[in-house]
Amino acid sequence: MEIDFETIQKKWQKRWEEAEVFSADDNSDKPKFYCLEMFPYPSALGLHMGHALNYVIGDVAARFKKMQGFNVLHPMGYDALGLPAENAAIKDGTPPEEYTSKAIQNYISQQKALGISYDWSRMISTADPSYYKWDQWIFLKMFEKGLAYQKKSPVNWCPKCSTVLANEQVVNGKCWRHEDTKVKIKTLKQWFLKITHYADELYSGIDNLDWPIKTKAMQKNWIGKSHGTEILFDINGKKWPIFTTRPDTIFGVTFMVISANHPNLWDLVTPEKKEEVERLLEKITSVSEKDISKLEKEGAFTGSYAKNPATGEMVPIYVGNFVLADYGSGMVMGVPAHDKRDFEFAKKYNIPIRRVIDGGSGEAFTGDGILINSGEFNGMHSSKAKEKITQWLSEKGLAKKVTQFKLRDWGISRQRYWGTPIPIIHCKKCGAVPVPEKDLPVVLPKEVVFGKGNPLETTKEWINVKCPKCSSDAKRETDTMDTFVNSSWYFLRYTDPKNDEKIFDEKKADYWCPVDLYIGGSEHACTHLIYFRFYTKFLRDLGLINFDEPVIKLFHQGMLLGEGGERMSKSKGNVVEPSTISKEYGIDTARYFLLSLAEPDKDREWSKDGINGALRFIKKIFKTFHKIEIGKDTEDFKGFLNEKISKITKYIENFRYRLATIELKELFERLSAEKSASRESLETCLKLLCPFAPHISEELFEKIGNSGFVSNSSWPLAKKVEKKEEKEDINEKVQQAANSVINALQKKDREIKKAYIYLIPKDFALCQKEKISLPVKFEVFSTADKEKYDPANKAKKARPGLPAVFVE
RNA sequence: GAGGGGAUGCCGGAGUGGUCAAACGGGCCAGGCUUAGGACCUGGUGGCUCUUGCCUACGGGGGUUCGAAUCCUCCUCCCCUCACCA
Repeated sequence: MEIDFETIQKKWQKRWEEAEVFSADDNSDKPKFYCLEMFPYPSALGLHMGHALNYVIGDVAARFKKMQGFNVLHPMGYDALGLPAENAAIKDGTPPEEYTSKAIQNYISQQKALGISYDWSRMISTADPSYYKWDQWIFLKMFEKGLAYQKKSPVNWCPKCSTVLANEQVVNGKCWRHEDTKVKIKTLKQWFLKITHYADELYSGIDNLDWPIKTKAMQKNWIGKSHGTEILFDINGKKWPIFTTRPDTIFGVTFMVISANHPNLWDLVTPEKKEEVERLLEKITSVSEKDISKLEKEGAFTGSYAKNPATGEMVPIYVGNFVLADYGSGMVMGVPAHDKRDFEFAKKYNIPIRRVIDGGSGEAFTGDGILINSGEFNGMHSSKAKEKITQWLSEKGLAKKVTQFKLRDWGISRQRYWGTPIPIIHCKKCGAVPVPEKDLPVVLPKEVVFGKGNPLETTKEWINVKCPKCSSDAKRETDTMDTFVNSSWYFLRYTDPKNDEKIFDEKKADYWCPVDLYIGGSEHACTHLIYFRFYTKFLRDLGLINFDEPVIKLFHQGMLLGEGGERMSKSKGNVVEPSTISKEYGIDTARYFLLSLAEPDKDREWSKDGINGALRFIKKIFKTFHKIEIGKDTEDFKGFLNEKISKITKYIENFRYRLATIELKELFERLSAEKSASRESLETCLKLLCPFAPHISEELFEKIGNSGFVSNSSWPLAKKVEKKEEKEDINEKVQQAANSVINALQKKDREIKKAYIYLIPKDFALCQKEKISLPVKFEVFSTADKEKYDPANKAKKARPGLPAVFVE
């Protein structure tokens, strides 16, 4: 049997669009459901089957929820600013705007062909000035609150991108986009967003998120909260703060190490040691070419000494390559007896090692223990000593308890054209002056020259402006924003995408948000997904929204690998194009197949044999609907269908789509063996199929005489099993469980006089003793019965629907 | 080094105390249909007996239990993320 998939698909896609079946209603009494897939960067390459998978996973949830009676918001948009468009401009002269809008058009038509239930009327593009205007607006608000600021700082610079990279965009010292390009360190004046202002809240909020455990762990790790003590060391009459989590080891400090990148390093280097330190710094930068993790510790004496506030001892200060400049205070106290790194360093430079914690043996003992050689604190346990020593020093004004984070402020400056212009004007008199709100958006100039650094710098008519404050000659900021800025709040714009008065209407945002289900790759765990949360908290503090987290449930889709198990890529020639597959097999076949391969969060492999199997199934459905008589159901089939309804519903709710596809297969397999079935049952089958294979569901729904959309119909409810049946069910279970225990024991030749059966109170109430027959005498108890006979304490093993049994 | 996740038949992967030799795919085998088939249909797919039955199996050891793939414990191995965070 041949099915004209193309015709069927186009027909229903057109009808859905004309009838606005998937438009989200801003005013509805229904409960809302906001389903969002991470919006794509529209590359000219278009999308392959792997991208399709992502959208199909979301679509199943959105369609399912809609049929369940939810008012569903399921939008799509494009993260359109960014490097590839600019690189295309440099390479073949296509203006970024043209490149982007072409790519977007291509994406839209490809996504429509997948039959995804988007509300296209809400489409957004971040390259649209009406969108990035609000990026600028948020920036101004942050500037106003002191959360956007400039500082000179060493930044990661990719020579290929010729721009700054965020820490998260540096992978093993290489650029995330150019695996072969080493990131260089440059010192530039950059714009930062003070995400650290929210570090504590970002950290503690993680626990309450319904997100994958792994992702939560990664974020916690990234934010890296740790508690410790900041101790002041006297160096040349000045107080230098040192962060430590082990104040209990203060008596074991025999040296200090300052980071080679510390901004105030040279304050400590004495003239005699200058040369030596310089030599070391040179060596460090050349050595850093190698694998950083295997670097040996290196250092040099600065010539200065620090006074240990606990002992009054003078200890030498070294400069070292293993101390991070931007964590803690950029300088550490060296306790070689109780820290592995300090131990290594001390051994190498013959620094004394003094044990102050009793325990362990051999090299550095890093555990907790009893203090020794620690003056009045001897005999105290580490855990207590941490408190006491901190207290003792703080009474002298030399220490305080502090919390440290690994999280750094977010550097958003990019020396690139195709990004959101930072709305700042630099004036010689007034400094950095914000562009007045009424002048937003600051629109990117169109006539620019690519290829020589940042094109904005050479566009004189754009750069040169008057200062908004004093009207003297001034220049625009030429840095643009990291594209992650654009994606940090887009979920809110979907709730009110066309508003040109405000960033969004508070009421609408309040109704739709937060996002109920967010689907996207786990690679964003420490980038987008942290910025997303940061922006949400900031906008909340502005009073625009009244929730704390953008996303309730987060889901990471698995990857689709090419046939043979390798990543799909053009160079490997294993890319599967949805349009090709759609013509040959039908897009519903592909949707069903993708989801039947593995659970949504697992990786899967494309296979020719596999899609053929799926096609067989789809054809079978068609055949069945062609030959089956619309009439009556058999009792058996009714029961079977009922069971499938409840299973499929449960599986979709729990994101076990693969198991749902298996149940569907069994259902239609069974249906194909029936001579006749009721119209209602046939409709039910199609409703269950609809989220997975919407086009053919619509087609067959129409064929059996419906004029509406199955997509608009309501999800079937499994009929509850009758009370009476539930009773019988319990009786049966009790009998079965008791029998299996008795049998097992009798086989072992154990003599059984009597069986005691324990049921949870609910089951006990349902159970009818008189209907149970066992080969031995027996008694039934409720687990709640305090008087019950239970010498082996078996009753606690009873579970709902499952009795516990004791025999003697 | 720190954190997270895993280990089931030829393969992918269900299953979380009895109904498990283990769903469902894929592969493979046999038969049917066919001029032929990579198309379709049916059955089989740990071992021995081949009907009932028995043995061996869910990474390895130990334990709890009348009973464990499923619970506890130790071990081994694999994957992912961060990585000298003081």
